[in-house]
Amino acid sequence: MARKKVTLRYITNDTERKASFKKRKKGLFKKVSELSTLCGVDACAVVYSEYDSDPVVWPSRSVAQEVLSRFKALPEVDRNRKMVNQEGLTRQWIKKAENQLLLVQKENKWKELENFMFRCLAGTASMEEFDQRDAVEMDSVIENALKSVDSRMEELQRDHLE
Amino acid sequence: MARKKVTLRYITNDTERKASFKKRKKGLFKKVSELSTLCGVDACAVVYSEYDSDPVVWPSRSVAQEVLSRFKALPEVDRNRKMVNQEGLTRQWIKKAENQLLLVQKENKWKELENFMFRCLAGTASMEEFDQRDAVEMDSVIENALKSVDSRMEELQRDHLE
DNA sequence: TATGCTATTATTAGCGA
DNA sequence: CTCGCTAATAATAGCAT
Repeated sequence: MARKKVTLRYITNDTERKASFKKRKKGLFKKVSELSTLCGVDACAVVYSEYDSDPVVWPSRSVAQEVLSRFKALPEVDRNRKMVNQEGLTRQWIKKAENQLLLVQKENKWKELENFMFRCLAGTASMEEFDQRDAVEMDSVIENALKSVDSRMEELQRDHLE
Repeated sequence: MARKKVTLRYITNDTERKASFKKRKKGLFKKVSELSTLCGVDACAVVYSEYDSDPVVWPSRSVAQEVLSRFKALPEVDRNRKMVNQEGLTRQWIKKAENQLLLVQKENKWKELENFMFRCLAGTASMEEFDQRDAVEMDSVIENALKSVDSRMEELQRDHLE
């Protein structure tokens, strides 16, 4: 990138890592924003980190709401006309929204399973819960949980060597 | 960017837009991947576009699964030892997974509401459904739906002028 | 530790095939 | 239309405060 070519590896130095994170998170959100604007697509990015107390999401709800308050300020009749004129496009949007919903629901189920898996590792999950799970989906969740263990182990080993 | 400074505006030329989309989507996912690796954070990006039949998500499940199959190949005892050694960290992971679950659940509810809103615009939603909704959350969903209408209108007007 | 500055690498717009 | 190339802009690592 800059004064030196970057090595794609976890930055162990706290100060360095935080600085890099701040710069790169900003850059990432800018990229999402640009892709969205230039190509007219829906795109979002979520960053979950120790540096932000809450997960950071782009686009932000608050910005979207602010932009939209302009529309709300229009007289109700104008608003209705606009909506009526859009009937053809509305069908597309419905399909789109349905697909997005499906995606998030899948993600949700997957996260639930992951959460359950972690509690399994900690021995705090009950078997009644387990019986309710879909065995096929559990398989990928277990793999992911094991991956987390694996990569964390590697990280610890690297840190130990330094 | 390259041979010319880019103007941050929807690219109306289909060929140009698709080319730009392809390059930038690739770049975006690379950035997400780098942020994740360098700073050790969980990050994901979702791109929903007319160019891909399904929404494209980074990181992909299939890649994660492939990487993990290596772990699965280890004898079961080694796997158990690794997991037992990780008990302290497991608590952290549980907390993390719980937070992520919460985030996805929120997103899910929001998408459900958005979906409902679109069907309202199309006149295919029933009032029984509406009564079940939280009025406070509906407000932001309505604003978002109106925003979509608004920006699409602007886009159509621009295209019409050219 | 956080911020501002640039040298340097990374990304990509426009074009030729 | 798509791919590969490369000039040119954009992102950012390392350093100075």
